[in-house]
Amino acid sequence: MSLRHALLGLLSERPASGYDLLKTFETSLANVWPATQSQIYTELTRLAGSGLITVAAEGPRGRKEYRIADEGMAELRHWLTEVAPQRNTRSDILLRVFFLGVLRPDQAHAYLTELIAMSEEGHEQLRQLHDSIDWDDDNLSVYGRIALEYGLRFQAMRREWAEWAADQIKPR
Amino acid sequence: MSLRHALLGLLSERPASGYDLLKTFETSLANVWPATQSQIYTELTRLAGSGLITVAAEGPRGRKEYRIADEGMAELRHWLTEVAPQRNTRSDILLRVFFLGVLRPDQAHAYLTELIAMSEEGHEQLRQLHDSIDWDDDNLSVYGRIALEYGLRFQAMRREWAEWAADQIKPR
DNA sequence: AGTGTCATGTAAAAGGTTACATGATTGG
DNA sequence: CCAATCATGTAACCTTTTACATGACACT
Repeated sequence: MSLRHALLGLLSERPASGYDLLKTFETSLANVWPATQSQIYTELTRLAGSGLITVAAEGPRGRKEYRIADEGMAELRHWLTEVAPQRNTRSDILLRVFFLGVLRPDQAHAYLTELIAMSEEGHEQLRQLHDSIDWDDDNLSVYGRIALEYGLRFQAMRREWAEWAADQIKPR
Repeated sequence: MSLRHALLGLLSERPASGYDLLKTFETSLANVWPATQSQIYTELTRLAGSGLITVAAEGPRGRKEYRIADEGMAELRHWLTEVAPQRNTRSDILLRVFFLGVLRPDQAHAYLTELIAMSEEGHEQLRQLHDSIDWDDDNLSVYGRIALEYGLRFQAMRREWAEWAADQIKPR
């Protein structure tokens, strides 16, 4: 149930509409917590229903601007400090690695080569994202930069690992 | 729908019962694709129903040993070579980082310190797993070792990043 | 006048988690 | 004979994905 906390987190910075939040998810937050349009609107309605956020203003085209309520801030802080993060994540990229033995060695090698390329592209995309953002000193900037640094290091680590792995199976 | 491919992949090595597969998920595969008992049994029944696997033998206590069928092998190869892996994964650990600004600096710092410890523990667990496995030359060993190396590098990368990140916010 | 973007909502299906339920066999 | 382990199954619920559906406003 982290989507609700992702929304609370974004609303803790500034009020926003579902549409605004959707755009944020498509750019920055997509890398750590992808969410679809339908999911976001549904969850916002539910959050408003349970009083964690409120409709602060209504604009043209039915736009509803949500604002975080005190209860929402409390819930966000509770999640950040008390709820243990999940240890195990899913990675279908890694899952495939376990079963590369059913392929011919050249196919297995090709898969790892693809991962090298994927990691390079990912790294480059993050670099461009970093350059395109107008960083300032607010919270999302400070911690967004730290999260982005994680992404850069992650992609670099994966590229190096994939290069090493491709090398492991090439000689056979 | 990667669970079905995880099961096909394990059965491509050797026939196994739901219980056997559950044990494998609890140890080695848990790190890349956690699955529950109920999920595994349900999916096995479905896979047998669609003919991708067959019940090869029945043992004591209602044990059913499943064997992969040719159609299952074909599906597994198709997934490995043709289906594009998913780029974006979810990480509630990283998601929290974006919102650490709502906490006091010492609380944010404590969160990152916790991540350092978590990464060290994860690294140590994988090291022990590596030592406890009786590695041989079969496919799962070769590629399992490569996957495990990924895990070790990942935990090391995360530890270093968390140390760097904790350092970033300490001076404020 | 028409296109693109802004803007929201809902329904169905698939995937995943938690909990309940049951019973056979083995080893001490 | 008792406990641990082996062994399977199902139901309810929550989360996520995909698809459908609608319309207002701004700009050219």
